Amino acid sequence: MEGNSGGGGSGGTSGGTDRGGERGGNDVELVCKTLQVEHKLFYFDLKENPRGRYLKISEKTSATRSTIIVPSSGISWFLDLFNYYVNSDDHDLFSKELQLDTKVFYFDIGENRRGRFLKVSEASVSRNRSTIIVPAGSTRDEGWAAFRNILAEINEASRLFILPNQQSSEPSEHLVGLSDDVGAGFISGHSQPASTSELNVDRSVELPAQDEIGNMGVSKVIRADQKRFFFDLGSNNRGHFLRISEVAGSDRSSIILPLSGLKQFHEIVGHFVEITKDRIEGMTGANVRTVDPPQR
DNA sequence: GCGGCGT
Repeated sequence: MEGNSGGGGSGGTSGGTDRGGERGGNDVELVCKTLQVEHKLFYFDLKENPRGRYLKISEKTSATRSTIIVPSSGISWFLDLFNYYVNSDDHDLFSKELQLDTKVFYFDIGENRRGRFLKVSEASVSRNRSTIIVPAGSTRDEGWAAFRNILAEINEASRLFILPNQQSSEPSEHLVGLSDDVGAGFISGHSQPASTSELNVDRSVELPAQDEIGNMGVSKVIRADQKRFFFDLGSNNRGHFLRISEVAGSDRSSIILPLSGLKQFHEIVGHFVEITKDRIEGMTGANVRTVDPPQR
């Protein structure tokens, strides 16, 4: 039906002994999966080394092999993007860009007589762009859906692997550079209706544990001129964040700030407060009040 | 039994 997935074992499914100076030869394989879509074979290898964790996705055809490397912080973004392409109506699909660390991943839809496909290419400085192409499949985008399912499994597994590593008897060579900076975001490739711009930061459907607003913390609201700004703490499967919503009339837009960025955000705001001091004196926070968080 | 990408 929709492609086989297997090979979760430890036996070197994809080549096994990489002798020679292969990059990542010493990296630990945490998860290893394969997916067949039409006549292509995709390898998913979640690997870890002292610098952190990454997902290697290879596309193998009879004569071709190409690989992209996704930093671990990007796996859930990939999952979200594949959900987007699976769930959206056929011709509402936009190109997307995903910036992660120093890399940019481009997602583009294409179509030819073989059918529709999603081209995912990785661009990084001083390396050739590499691309994989995922067939949509004939019915219900089952190729993309199968790909999405693998990503979901790996995303889940990646989370579970953190604890086993730490309980292990090995004296922690663990996750030194694993900075799961959530500071990545989608950028619409093509222009998109402004009203749906919030879609870029919202997750797609059916991800687990969408406990949007925890009962953690207190919401606050600021009135400034005709606008109101809401500050809400929330969390999702990627961690905790501060949502700042601007409401003016019936328009609302939000930014989602991962808590990892909050301190710098605060410093920068403080900077601007400092340099505009003389202009905002006397406008103290008289109209700032605390409100209860939305109940759910 | 595919074949897209890009130079």
